[in-house]
Amino acid sequence: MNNTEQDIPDIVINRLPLYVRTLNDLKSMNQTTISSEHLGHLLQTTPAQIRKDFSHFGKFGKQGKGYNIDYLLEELREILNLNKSWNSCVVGVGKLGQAVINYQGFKDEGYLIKVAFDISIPKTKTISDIEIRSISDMNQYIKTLDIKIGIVTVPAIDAQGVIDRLIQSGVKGILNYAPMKPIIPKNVSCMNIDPILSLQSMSYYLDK
Amino acid sequence: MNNTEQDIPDIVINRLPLYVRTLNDLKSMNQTTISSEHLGHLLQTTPAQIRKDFSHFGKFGKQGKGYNIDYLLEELREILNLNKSWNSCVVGVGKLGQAVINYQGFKDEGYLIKVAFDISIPKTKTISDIEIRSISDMNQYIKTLDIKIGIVTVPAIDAQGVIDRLIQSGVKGILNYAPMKPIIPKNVSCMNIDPILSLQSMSYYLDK
DNA sequence: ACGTGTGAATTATTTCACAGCT
DNA sequence: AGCTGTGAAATAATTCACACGT
Repeated sequence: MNNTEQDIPDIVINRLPLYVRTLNDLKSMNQTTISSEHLGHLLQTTPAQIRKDFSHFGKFGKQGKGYNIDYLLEELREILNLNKSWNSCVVGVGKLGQAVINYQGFKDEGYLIKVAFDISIPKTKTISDIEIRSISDMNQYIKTLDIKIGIVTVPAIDAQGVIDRLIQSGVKGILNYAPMKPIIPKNVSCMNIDPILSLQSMSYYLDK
Repeated sequence: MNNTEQDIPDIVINRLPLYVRTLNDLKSMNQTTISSEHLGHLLQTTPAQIRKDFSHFGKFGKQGKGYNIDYLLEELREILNLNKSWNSCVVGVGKLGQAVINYQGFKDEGYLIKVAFDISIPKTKTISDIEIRSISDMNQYIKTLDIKIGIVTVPAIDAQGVIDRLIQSGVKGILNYAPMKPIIPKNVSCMNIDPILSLQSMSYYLDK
């Protein structure tokens, strides 16, 4: 309807990265153009939903032609702020934190892990070239390194305290792997990764 | 409204595990009773939503009193099939797969990892007492061990093939860590764990 | 007096269907 | 002829508000 910043529903925002991923796949297969019909087929959704989602931001398609993949990708990446990179930190360097630090996927997508924190500094002070610092130095490092995202991989019991501290230090987004639902101020964004909740929802359907 | 099995919205099912978790917390703090008002406050949702959610399954509360925590917990656990344990397997024993196998939280909640599969059997044939087998023996092990859930931790490019194979072997639920959206038959349940999509949605809000 | 359970009202989201551009 | 963008219609989810049981 119009491309000025309004309040776009979260549910729409959450679908955009899926479009980006699929368009990237198509691009890497040298496809240059796609219709909402075909994209909907690939994503198991309806063409109408895709067109309606895009319509919140502008007019990206050409009637009779569909969407130019390069152009649409660029627009969506711009909307989602994917063209800049985001400095991040990991808090909690247990097994999960180490797996997160070792995972290259974050860097590939522009989420740069600049430092990790733990209560106790382990013997090896570095994992995959990321230095491990004491949580007590968190505030200082977050400010100096201009860190905007905190990835939380501490036990549930410690998570709220860590998150409060991250936010107080200036972090604007939390990716929370702890199995709990944190309390977060409105100006900070939080996403929870909680495989146990997913499995428990899944169990409902397993016995039918 | 009534407690016979109807089609309950997914969105309602997905909230139930959160109620279970919070009720467990309250129970461990020796609280015996709670109102929808208080529970809503803890979960940052409305009392009306909680009552409406429960009303899909029956009448669990007492007017003027609220809910008995033990009773409500038992009812919710029964609805979600959390009182049985579920045999599971992990496919893909890279760093992520190893972290999943090492994580004790699945076992604690009744999701028992019975075996892991990989294309290449590593030198150490066991992780946290879980044996690693060849993917080519998957069908046999899944049937013999009565495995109902497959946890997929292979690269995205291999995931659809692995998932097809799991389903063909009789698995009824997929917990997919690969960054892709698999195609799944209607009688199988699938949940995706995709931190990159979460971060990309989050990026939209970071720059406002 | 308190707090559930639930129809009714409201708000959000999806789908329809078609005018209009290429 | 094909396919977008979008109001209107349909469907889904949330919230209101209150009768009723303890």
